[in-house]
Amino acid sequence: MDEKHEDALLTLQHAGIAKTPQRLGVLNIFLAAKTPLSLSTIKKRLAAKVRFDKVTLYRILSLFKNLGIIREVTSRNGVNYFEIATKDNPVHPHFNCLNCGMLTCMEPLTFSQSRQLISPKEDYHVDHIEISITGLCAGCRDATKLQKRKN
Amino acid sequence: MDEKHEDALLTLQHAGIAKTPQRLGVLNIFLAAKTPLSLSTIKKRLAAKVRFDKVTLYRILSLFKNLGIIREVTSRNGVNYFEIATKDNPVHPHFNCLNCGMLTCMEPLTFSQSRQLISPKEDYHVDHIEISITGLCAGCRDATKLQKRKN
DNA sequence: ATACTTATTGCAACTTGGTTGCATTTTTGA
DNA sequence: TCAAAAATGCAACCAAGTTGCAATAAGTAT
Repeated sequence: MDEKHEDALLTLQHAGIAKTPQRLGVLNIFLAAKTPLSLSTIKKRLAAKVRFDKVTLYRILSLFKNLGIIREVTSRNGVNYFEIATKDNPVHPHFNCLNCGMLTCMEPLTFSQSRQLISPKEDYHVDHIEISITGLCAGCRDATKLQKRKN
Repeated sequence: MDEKHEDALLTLQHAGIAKTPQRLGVLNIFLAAKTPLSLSTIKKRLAAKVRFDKVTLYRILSLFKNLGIIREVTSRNGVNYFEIATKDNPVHPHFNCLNCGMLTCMEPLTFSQSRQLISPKEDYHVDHIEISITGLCAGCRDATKLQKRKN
């Protein structure tokens, strides 16, 4: 009946993890979303459907991220966003509104094209373009044991 | 004597804002920094020199940002970083280590060049490249009164 | 279906990051 | 030097995120 629910079930099965209502709920929200979602948004949408605790949500998101089911999207204002990471949703840039905070997805593009593509056609007022590159620095890559350090 | 202290004084004078020890302290930390700084790092370095409250730090950073003295640097892990925004420090990409969290500055580059430039030469293990574009979406740009909304 | 093992969730408590209102202190400029 | 304006400090608060552990639900073999 609900083909998206089917998708969610298959995803969990393929990942080899337990099919709990909470995980299915989170997955269905991602499958239905058209933009990356913040934690609070997921929380709100989930609350209507399944009983859950915020700790569970953090753990599910962390798990999905490690399994490559979802990917994290960098944003301003220190809020983390996530989006589904399927083949038909490859990595792409996002537009981040500084006022309402909304993230919208943009077509994959090269940086040299970006200014032309976004500014007039997409009807955004572009304030700032930034390239963010993540990975491991030399020190952390060489360390045999990767110890978490936050600053 | 201390030429950086002179720079800091001139910056505040040029911006037309009061020259307080807290602001000078923050500014001097930025002038001496080689990488973008997180709030907790600034807090630590500042604590040794000037009496200050965390609220003051937030207000100073917000003020400096609005005046264009510093700029915000997007990072993973929901931590905000800042760097000095002088003419000889133009906007540039950053490398964000997923393990230790450190942000390091990279030379300005076009996206088409990026993979060649960073991966072998700079000795980083690149995991993810993301373009982050910020500004105002159509709705927020057209709204006469910009009301803050967070989600 | 049942019982058992393992995985997952919920709860409580806590840390950190960030904000607001207001009284106190410091700068500024006459 | 002194009043007005600006900036800081304090207290209290809210939201985000984490940890340990007990309770519960899912998977699995019988």
